[in-house]
Amino acid sequence: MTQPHIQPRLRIAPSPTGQLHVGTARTALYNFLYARHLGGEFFMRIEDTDVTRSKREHADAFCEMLRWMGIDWDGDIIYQSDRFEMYTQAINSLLEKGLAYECFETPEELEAINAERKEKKLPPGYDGRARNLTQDQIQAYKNEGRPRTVRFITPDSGTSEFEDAIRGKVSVLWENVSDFVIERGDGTPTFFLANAIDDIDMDITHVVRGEDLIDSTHRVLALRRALGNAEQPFYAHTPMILAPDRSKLSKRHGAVSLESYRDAGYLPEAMVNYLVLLGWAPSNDREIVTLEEMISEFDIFNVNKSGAIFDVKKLEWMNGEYIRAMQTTSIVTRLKTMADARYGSSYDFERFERAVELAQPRATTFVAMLDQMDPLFAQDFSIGQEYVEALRSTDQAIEILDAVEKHLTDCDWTLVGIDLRDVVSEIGLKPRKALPAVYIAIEGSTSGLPLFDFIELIGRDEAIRRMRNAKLLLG
RNA sequence: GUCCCCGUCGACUAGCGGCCUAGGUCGCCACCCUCUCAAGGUGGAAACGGCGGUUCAAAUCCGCUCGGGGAUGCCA
Repeated sequence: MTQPHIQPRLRIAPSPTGQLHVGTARTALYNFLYARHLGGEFFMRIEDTDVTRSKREHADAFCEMLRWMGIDWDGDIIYQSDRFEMYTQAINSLLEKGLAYECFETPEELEAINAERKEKKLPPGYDGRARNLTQDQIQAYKNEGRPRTVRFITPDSGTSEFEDAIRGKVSVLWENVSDFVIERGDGTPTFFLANAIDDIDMDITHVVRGEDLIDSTHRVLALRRALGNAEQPFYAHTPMILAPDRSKLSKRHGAVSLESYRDAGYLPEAMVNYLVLLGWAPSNDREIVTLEEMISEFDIFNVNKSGAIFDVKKLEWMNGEYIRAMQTTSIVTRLKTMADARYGSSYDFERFERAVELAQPRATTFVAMLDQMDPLFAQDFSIGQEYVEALRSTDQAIEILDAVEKHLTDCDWTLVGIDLRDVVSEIGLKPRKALPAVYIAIEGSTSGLPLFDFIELIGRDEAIRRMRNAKLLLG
């Protein structure tokens, strides 16, 4: 348990093998919030012991994404790949003390052992057969050129138990936990070992991590004791973030990385707000909360036990809430970079500002906002096939387009002047019946920016040109 | 197979034995507003997995059961 005289020290310990998974992002957020809530410190440790899969660029991207979320950390970033020497020393000392032993099985042999145990309905895993290898046998294996792994000896009987802030007492019978690898055949340490050592070395007092790690906690705890550290940190295992089918959220379910949401135009504030709600709720039925409010209210003991499905629809709604709450000028600033990338640098900036104003009240994401502006700025305006069909099957389409074109030719070029409601009513149609066709002609689809404003923005010549083009499509 | 964890509306959750004929939010439906689609407004449908206990009283506690998820890796 925590020592009262030590400041709380928490950490996020990602494995940099890909983009930042939303689950990891939420774990990082919970760690950060709880650390700040307790007035403690929050550290960043990159768990890159698997040298074949870990990439520095992923670690860098991870840090960048946390900053994007508004999360900062204390001290320097720790890379486990810089600390192999320390781990190797620890492994050797465990070996010397007889708390670990050398193994030489091939992957095929291990699989066979596992299959056999499964067959016999025994707990899965390694059977510990190399525990009592003689020096001669060990030498013989080495002479054969077999790679060596080191396994930690787990107890054969008894119970492992720890207190979890979210789940209460968690226990397992040791007979179900087999001896596990702490050093791989290539000499690198595994997660269990590096994780245990670093948490000790960094004086981590509170460990907040995903529920998928709950079983490994017993092994890490045993390792800590073997390493001479009897006291347990405070543990909290957070529920998983699930796909719509309640399975573990993975790439096959679509966008799972924070990068993809950032690139899709989601605001970090909305993302953070949405993520914090997956497993925790602020008081008084509030949903929209600032980071500061989260920090002051967040309590790990109030985190839910059960997994939460990631619901993009709600995220979209929340993002829209944040967009609508923003100053239009700051949206312009943030959106300009994306617009530059999309439209080059020659588009009309005043028109762009005006378009942002029109798009803001109806937007869910920045990308959706730009999509609505496409027919305004994109070089290659055209009407999609499905809308061409829709246009063709509109009653009196020709009549509508003719009347609108005629009106646009000589009306005042103001919002009031452009107003098409009287125009369509003169040919006996209600706006909701007639205007979709005009939307298609002008904006290329039936959903988009308000029509009259849009027409005013593109100007008389372009508006008339689009009306004529649309009529050509009708043949 | 073995072990661990979980179980309130379709989704996220509130609920810590009486404030519950179960509240909020997203989504859905209807209506209003309206220049299509949105946004906004109003209203609505919608849940305590099941069975047994404990108790004057159970969504809340206990047991069983069913269902779901996770771990079983020289990934973390």
